[in-house]
Amino acid sequence: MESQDLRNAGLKVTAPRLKMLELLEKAHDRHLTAEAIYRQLLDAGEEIGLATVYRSLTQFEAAGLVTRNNFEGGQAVYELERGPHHDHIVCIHCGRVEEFFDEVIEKRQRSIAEKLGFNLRDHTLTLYGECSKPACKASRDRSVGSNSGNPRHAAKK
Amino acid sequence: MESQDLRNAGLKVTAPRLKMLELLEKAHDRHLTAEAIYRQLLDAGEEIGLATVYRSLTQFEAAGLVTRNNFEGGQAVYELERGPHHDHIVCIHCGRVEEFFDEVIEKRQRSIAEKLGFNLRDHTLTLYGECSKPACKASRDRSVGSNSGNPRHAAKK
DNA sequence: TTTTCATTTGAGAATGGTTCTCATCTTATA
DNA sequence: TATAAGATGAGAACCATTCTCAAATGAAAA
Repeated sequence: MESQDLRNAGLKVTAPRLKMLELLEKAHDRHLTAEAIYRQLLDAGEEIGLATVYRSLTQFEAAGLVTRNNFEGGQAVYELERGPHHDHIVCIHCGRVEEFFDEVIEKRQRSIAEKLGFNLRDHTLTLYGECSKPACKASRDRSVGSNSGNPRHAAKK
Repeated sequence: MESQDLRNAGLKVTAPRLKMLELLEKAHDRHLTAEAIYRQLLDAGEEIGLATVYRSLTQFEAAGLVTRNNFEGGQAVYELERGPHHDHIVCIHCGRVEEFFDEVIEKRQRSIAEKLGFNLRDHTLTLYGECSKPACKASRDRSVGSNSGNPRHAAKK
């Protein structure tokens, strides 16, 4: 139950927080912006403020309940922390996000950090590309050779 | 010569642009924020506006003269594009940035993208940790077990 | 050279995401 | 239930970045 998660994190159990966790749990899209969470709760008839959404997300993150990701540009997205660590690949056309985990990469990162004298604490790895949806695939071919713009900055969704 | 870079990029050769490229070339720290570039040029007696710095950096990036990186939090940092692609490791205490390149990771990324049906276009990989400077190393030990906060969000320099 | 015109510039206003402030409510504990 | 610490919503504030616009400048033509 979510109320226990909140108590464990030293947070009071309140309606807004429960609603947020519930939404993050059920949402079809696992990666949501603060704005999206706010809108969806409003639309569902909940009374909640945007400030509360941001505040709570920050607290959830500190408590390890939620992970924040800053994909290029615009807003941060939040996802419920379940299962083990993973990285992301984002479609530069439709914004679709897929997750992956690769032990070889993880291991490599550790040895690189060590070699450079760093005590590794965290990392972010995000791949950007065109996904297999017809529309996205199409623009892949269309733009061959156009070389305009940095793909990392496209699709600010 | 930098003026040729500008011409190649279809940009007019102007004093502010030349000064910026010059600074990016000579700067001791390869990774500079727009603000830092602005300040340093002002301090050097140059007449330049912050808007111009941002505008030019955007153009330089589009032209491939410069690379932008959004390390966690705050401002983007820019670095002159020389040599081949590389990723970064950032000290969460002092903000020091080191570069690295790992072909195994690169290869792995390509096959992950392929497996997921993506046409890989770009990626960002940033490691965060404590570097070997005495002060940074020290806080490494001090904070053992404190588990407070996400390392990715520390050191907003 | 001078003329011409598209570009670029600096200053400040505007923007957009996120955080802060504060007076008012709630929750958890006594 | 009384109480105090903590949480909330609304809107202001913040900060990095972008936009606007009139004035200045660079490059190509004359």
